[in-house]
Amino acid sequence: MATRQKTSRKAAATAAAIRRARTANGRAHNSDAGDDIGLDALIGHAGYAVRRFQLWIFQDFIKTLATVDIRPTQYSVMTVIGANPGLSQMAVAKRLGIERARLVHLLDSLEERDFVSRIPSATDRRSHALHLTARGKTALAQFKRLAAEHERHVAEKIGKDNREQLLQILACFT
Amino acid sequence: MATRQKTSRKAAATAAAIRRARTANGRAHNSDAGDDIGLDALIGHAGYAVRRFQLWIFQDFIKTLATVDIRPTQYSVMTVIGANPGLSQMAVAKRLGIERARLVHLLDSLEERDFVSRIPSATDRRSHALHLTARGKTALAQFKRLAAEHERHVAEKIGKDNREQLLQILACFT
DNA sequence: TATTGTTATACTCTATAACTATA
DNA sequence: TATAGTTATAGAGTATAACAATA
Repeated sequence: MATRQKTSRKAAATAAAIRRARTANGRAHNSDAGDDIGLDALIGHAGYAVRRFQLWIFQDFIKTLATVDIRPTQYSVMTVIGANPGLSQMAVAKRLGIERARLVHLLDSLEERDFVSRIPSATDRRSHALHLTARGKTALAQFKRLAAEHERHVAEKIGKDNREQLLQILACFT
Repeated sequence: MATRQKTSRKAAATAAAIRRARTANGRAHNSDAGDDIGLDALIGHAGYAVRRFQLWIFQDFIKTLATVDIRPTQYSVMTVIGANPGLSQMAVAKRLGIERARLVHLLDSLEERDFVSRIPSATDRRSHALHLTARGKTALAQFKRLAAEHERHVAEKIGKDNREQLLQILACFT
């Protein structure tokens, strides 16, 4: 019964997310106040820095792709399907570390927008082969251009060389 | 009305979180399957690597501090209060980038456990001066030892030098 | 029996609005 | 009027459990 309301709710939520991302930028440094408040042990914790960085990076991604209304997880799903057509939902979920239950809803919304289609598997009637639609392929190409722009923002923020070092250091987590 | 159930619910949730953290370790690499599934453009995105890294790092933190039942955000709140006694809730929220509405609940649970106390401000009757209790100070010392152990896990995972480079690169986000 | 996709539920985190009591 | 703390609500994300269809 809640299913019918999804579209309008999601649209409203997305608009809110975009508003947030637009306004809540440029304060990565806590320029508001409290620069004199010490962080003590937190300074030495990689997890704290990584969390703050991730908040910034996701906000910039959402803002940069706001015109096409695509969030980081949706982008990752479409990218993997685009690069590996015919994957099952289980395979995508495992590869990206997403719960298969959650992927169901992600794919619902991408299918509603005609970016992805679930095609019955020829070999296993339980599973779906995931493909991008023609519209999805065109759209993904545009998303990739915008995502590359976002990536340039990251390079501007932390420095080009630092960004590359970071990618190298964290390569084992991809 | 939901307030009364919180304690038992939270306890159950925490137990579940600990179980998760205990079992869901060691698969940071997607060793399950799908190593032959290409990530395409995702490989070049800092945000994807950072997200995966953060998932790993938070799970290890939760696991390492499971015996004392402290999560990353609770730790950060106690650390900042410990280093800056008398801060208001607004000041802590701003410094850590937490919503003030959320900090209310975080402090509720830390106060219930007698780690933190809200003392009426002498100068502004709207605000609270936050302090660690005696018990909180002792507890925090132990949390810091465990957090340092967690930090050693990070160093083992990505390498000691890489961890230090990472901290340097992301220093502007703390 | 085990697995795929699905539905439902619960908890965490983030964001927002509105209320109160102060300032 | 504006601010500090609080309460309530909604959405995203994560984790589980349970079910039907299929293997």
